Amino acid sequence: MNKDFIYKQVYQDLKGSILSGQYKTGQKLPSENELKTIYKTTRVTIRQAFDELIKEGFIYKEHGKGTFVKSETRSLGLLSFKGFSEVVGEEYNAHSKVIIQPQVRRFPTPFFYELSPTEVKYGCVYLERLRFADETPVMLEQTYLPNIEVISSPNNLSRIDSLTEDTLIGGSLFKTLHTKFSIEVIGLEQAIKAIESEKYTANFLKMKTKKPLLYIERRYLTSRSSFYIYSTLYCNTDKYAISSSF
Amino acid sequence: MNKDFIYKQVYQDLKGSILSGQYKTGQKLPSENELKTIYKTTRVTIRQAFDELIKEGFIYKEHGKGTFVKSETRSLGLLSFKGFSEVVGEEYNAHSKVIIQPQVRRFPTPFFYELSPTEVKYGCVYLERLRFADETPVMLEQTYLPNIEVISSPNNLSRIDSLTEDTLIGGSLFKTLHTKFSIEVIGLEQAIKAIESEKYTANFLKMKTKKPLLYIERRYLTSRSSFYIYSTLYCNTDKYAISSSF
DNA sequence: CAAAACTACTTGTATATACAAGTTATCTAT
DNA sequence: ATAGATAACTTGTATATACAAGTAGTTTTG
Repeated sequence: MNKDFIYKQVYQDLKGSILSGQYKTGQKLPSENELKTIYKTTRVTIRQAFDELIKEGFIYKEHGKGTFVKSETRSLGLLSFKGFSEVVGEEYNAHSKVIIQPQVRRFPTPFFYELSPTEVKYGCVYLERLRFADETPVMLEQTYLPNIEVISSPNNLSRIDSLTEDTLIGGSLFKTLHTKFSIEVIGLEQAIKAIESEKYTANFLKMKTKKPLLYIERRYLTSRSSFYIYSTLYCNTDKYAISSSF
Repeated sequence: MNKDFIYKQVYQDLKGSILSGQYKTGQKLPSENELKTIYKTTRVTIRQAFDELIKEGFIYKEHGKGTFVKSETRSLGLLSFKGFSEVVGEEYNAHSKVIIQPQVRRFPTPFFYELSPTEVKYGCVYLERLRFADETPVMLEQTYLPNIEVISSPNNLSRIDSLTEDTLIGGSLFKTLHTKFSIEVIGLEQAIKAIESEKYTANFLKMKTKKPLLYIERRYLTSRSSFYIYSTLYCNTDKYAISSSF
């Protein structure tokens, strides 16, 4: 699939070998010079493949020593951009409840992220979901999807607000975006703070007001450049901490 | 300071110009060809500088269009496993103060991570550091290094507790571990919570007690398998949020 | 007038090469 | 035997160059 470029080929080969266990944790990979000979290319190209793998946390380098496989714990907990059910559902009995069904709104001002004029102009589809782990409410997520034009089917323009008409596929927003609009979430930026719970959040998360709450502002990056999804998250971390690893 | 390499120089110049507002959000940077002429270097070197700035979220590229300044987020990328000074020091005037010099202790019980019998037996070297960004105390870090045997120089066994004898190289624990024991930190696992500040933590972080505090439990992975470094972090996120991206 | 072609500019991928700097093991002189 | 030099390996930085591919504006063509 990604065979167009040499560095992508090298990248995929190495990634495959790591994931299939051919190269094990801590093991040294072939040196840049060896790989350059194998692939009949140059060190620059091999380094390009290495850079990708480093960025994704598969390998690391040590100057003068070599390049090594990182530990296989690449699961990223809730700090990753994977959907909630995808990450948490593997371990706990996780489910969500839609508090506010998708509805068209204007973006609040001020917004926690700088918006483009287009985003402001078209407004957003807003929805609010409460997340549970083992029957305990752990997270309140408020999501803003810019109401831009998307191609839902060939020669058929529509807007994100067609989301409001049906429920989320399998309870998953990401899956719905993929199926309906073939939009993929490819990354995220986030800022994390500790704040005090207020009436609204405390009520949903079954906690007292003025108690510590993990607050996260997110911007999801998608395959459709310049289409971002925004979320604010309120997490009750009393029982369930948020985890990640690199 | 980082003048040894051309790409570092370009990197610092551009970063400075962005932070000082000379290049504003969304603005187009000079093209790679223009910069290559200005700095009397090659595109490859300019691209290396750009890559760093992309990784740190200062700029982004659009194929065929150019390179642009991202919106400023003003937050600390502390969720990565890079050392504090390494991540924060590039952007802010960051420094640390050692509150408790490295000293040999037993591991507290219960400990936030399950320890191996060996780790418990040998105890740990404990140290406590307060981290500043622009003169504001933002983070209190308590670190536990298992006091295992390490090879400091050929045929010379010693323990981590030889750390207690001298100060940290360049104020950096990671650099000291690298130089003295050739131990590299290659990753981390962490759990994040929101808690209330107590007297001790509130005092150092110049905040009131019972106020929200970001609390992080960490286990750093090193190139020496089965040697982990443990840390607990208390972050005042009032002024500086913690950020990350994938 | 509108579509197509062209042009100039941008970043993306690639080759070929060189030397610097860190690591490791071996060899050598004391 | 031990310390120091050396050699062979690794990744890091750098030069010089070429063509591909995406973007945007201008010119040509129908």
